[in-house]
Amino acid sequence: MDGLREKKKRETRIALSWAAVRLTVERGYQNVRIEDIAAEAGVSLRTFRNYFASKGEAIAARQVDRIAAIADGLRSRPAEEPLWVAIRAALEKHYLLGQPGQGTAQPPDERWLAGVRLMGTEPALRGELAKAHAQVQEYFAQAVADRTGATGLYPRLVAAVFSSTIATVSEEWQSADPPRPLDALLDEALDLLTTGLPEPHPRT
Amino acid sequence: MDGLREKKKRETRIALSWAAVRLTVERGYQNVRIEDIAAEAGVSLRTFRNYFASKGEAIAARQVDRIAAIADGLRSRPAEEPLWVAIRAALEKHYLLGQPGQGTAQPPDERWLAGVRLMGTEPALRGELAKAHAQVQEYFAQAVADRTGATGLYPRLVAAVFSSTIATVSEEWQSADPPRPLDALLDEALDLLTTGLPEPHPRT
DNA sequence: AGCATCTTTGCACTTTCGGCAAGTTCTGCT
DNA sequence: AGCAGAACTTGCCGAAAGTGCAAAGATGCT
Repeated sequence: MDGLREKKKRETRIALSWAAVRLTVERGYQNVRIEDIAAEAGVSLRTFRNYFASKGEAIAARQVDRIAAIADGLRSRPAEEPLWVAIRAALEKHYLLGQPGQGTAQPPDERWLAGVRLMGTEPALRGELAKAHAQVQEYFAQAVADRTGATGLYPRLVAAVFSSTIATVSEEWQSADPPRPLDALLDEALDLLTTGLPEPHPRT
Repeated sequence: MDGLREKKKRETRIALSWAAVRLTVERGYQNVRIEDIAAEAGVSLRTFRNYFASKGEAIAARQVDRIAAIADGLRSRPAEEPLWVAIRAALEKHYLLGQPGQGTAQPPDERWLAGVRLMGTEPALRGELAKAHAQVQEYFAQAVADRTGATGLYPRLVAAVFSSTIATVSEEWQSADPPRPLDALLDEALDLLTTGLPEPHPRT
């Protein structure tokens, strides 16, 4: 038990964040004032500001929490498991929510899809997402450090590469023409990473 | 020749950006108003706004331009050269300015160092830098796409991984204790990347 | 020189941002 | 229970940021 206070805080944070996503999807990024978001979540404007520094941060928070969940997932994998196997497993559980391709019984989370789509739609949000990712990197890096016992460059690099991979895969997923399933893109990206990003088509 | 108009614009942009870095180093991020930056560069506040959306963007611009230069450098490498060799070469030329370890005769660029240090010092700027990096990624990805002929995920992934690597190396360079030379960190990072980020210390 | 085009600038206005203090809700302890 | 203190919310206020518009100033072209 985390206490009522903690619980309420978490709920408020999440409510604000979803409200931000919902309103932005409906009206577009520029046409939402943070005042509207606060109202939608039933708190004062000033309280919104106690939780988030900006509209963008509130929207990106959903994605940030997801990455944090992946980091936590990573910690809960068996210690003998090789790092990248564990990362893939954590991703499968917390990132590929209800995506086709595996036997997951999880229902697709429409709200999450809306959020991801938003990031690709509003150019202003791409930057915000990157900013937000930077904030969780440290958290993820710590999970990697604890698991591998490595210090210095390695955990940070893995965290940085990992989060930029997530971002890229999400983007590509939306813009790929013809469309490709998210899990296939993710697999491709991870395969590329773990084989050293080999150059394709070694020129003639 | 780009014409006087273009030239002046470039100069103004750079002047504003350096002014932002200088003042922020001197006074701290919170104690610099964009009005001050504009004054320092000799233009009106309104003109600052025509160039940058925020203080952070102005500061990060120096780093962005550097990454763009690396992308251009990549284009100018011989086409037969393998991608990662070309990337290393471009980095050596445009990133490791005057760093010890090679026979470069280039003088270290103090202003650049100040800028990089700033990014690590002011937490608020880490996010801004990430945002800025997101903006050049497309440009870098295009260079990779042109060189390799690849489309889809690969160029974007390389660009994303590359830019997050730069950021991580810069960070580690500042926080490493004991200090390590920038070029050594960069080499280590690139070696890790091109060998698939193998897990160190395969557990017991 | 003279006209078209782009850039800079000032001005008015809305929104964001952050500190402060009062009011309200939780927590821990007796 | 009941109470003291910590934590959270909120309104208010001033400073700063951000935006649209039109006049004034530069530049490019013929």
